[in-house]
Amino acid sequence: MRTPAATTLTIEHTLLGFVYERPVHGYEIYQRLSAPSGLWQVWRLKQSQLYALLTKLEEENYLAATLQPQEARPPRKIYSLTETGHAAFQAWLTTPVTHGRQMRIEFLAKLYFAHRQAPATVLQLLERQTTACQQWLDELQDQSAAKLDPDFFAYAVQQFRRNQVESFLAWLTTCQQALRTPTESYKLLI
Amino acid sequence: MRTPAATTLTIEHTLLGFVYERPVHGYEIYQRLSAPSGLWQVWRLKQSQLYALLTKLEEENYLAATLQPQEARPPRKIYSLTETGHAAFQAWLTTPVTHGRQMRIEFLAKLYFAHRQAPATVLQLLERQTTACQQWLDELQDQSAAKLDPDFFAYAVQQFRRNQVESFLAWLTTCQQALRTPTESYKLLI
DNA sequence: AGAATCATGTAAGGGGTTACATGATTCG
DNA sequence: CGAATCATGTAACCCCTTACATGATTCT
Repeated sequence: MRTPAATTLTIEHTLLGFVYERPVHGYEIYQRLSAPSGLWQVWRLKQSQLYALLTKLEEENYLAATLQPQEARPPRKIYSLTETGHAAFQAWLTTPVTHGRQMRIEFLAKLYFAHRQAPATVLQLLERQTTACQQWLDELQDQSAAKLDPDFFAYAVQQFRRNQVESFLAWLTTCQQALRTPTESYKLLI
Repeated sequence: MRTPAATTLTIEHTLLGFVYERPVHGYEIYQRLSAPSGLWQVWRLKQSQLYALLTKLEEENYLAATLQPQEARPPRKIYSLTETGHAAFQAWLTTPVTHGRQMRIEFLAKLYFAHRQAPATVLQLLERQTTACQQWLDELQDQSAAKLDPDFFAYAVQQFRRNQVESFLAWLTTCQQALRTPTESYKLLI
């Protein structure tokens, strides 16, 4: 039984963001990934995996490619978004992540592209993620109410999770404030 | 070029903890993993992976196995710790994790076994991890001082990491307090 | 002429997951 | 008698990483 290529939003939809602004070839994406202040700070991937993912996204009809011959080098494969790809990226960009472990890489990647699109997009994303995190807190509350397990380990695990979610919420607020009071906030960090 | 089977402490050393207390067979480990208040709360692994890891740990000379025949069932493979295994487990148990992403599973696993060994072991582990986390904070400080990047994304990433580490520190303190004032703290959660 | 860069990949290997296989036992 | 449990695994597959391959170009 195979998973039927479900339309799940996964981390590789991130790459569509590079093609969203204008058509690009693989190596250019690699350079933009690796640029200072670039996405590599959060998501590091090797060239080979990048090419593999682009090929996969093309096969899955999110990307369309045209070959651009060069005089003395291998031809560039210029990728552009299909309609499917465009829709998938917008969906990915505006959907909050559903698990804490996705914050570290995937949510930060969303933030990266949302910030390049428009201030409204970032703020909306931050709000939606805040709502999602508050829901996680509620679920944790329910679990601990259901368990009533006076065991140190169970207690520590509960506290760890609650603590994590609360720290996400605090950080989301920090981000919102930074967007309201630009430039200044960043310098306070140092 | 292959990685020369370095003596890195990895997540699978967790399993040695089940054998540490007394010799056990694979299925018993599986049951203990799955027990309420058990380690499955932080580390879920399938039966097949469990057996694979046990085989690997045996090959790497951390575990020794003896077959215990049963009348009408397949013989049990009783694992016990070798000297290497004993030392490796103690080293694993008393060493803090080195990256934030290891807190969620690996550090909680250490906590699980440290708590079964002795109160002193847990407290020592908590202290060492606290020191390690404070060092992470210092390194983040250095990085942000070196960068001076007044970019929203870079700022958000920095803040996210700092925030994460600070939340770990707060949680470590919570655990220490819970150990000092047992039973009571757990009920406050509810 | 030699080194680094451009731009694309393939191959091999490790690790995990899902599903399947085996063969007897106890429980209802 | 049929279902669930005990106790062990194997096989196939996917994903990622490391390393290697190619062939031309610009820089020194």
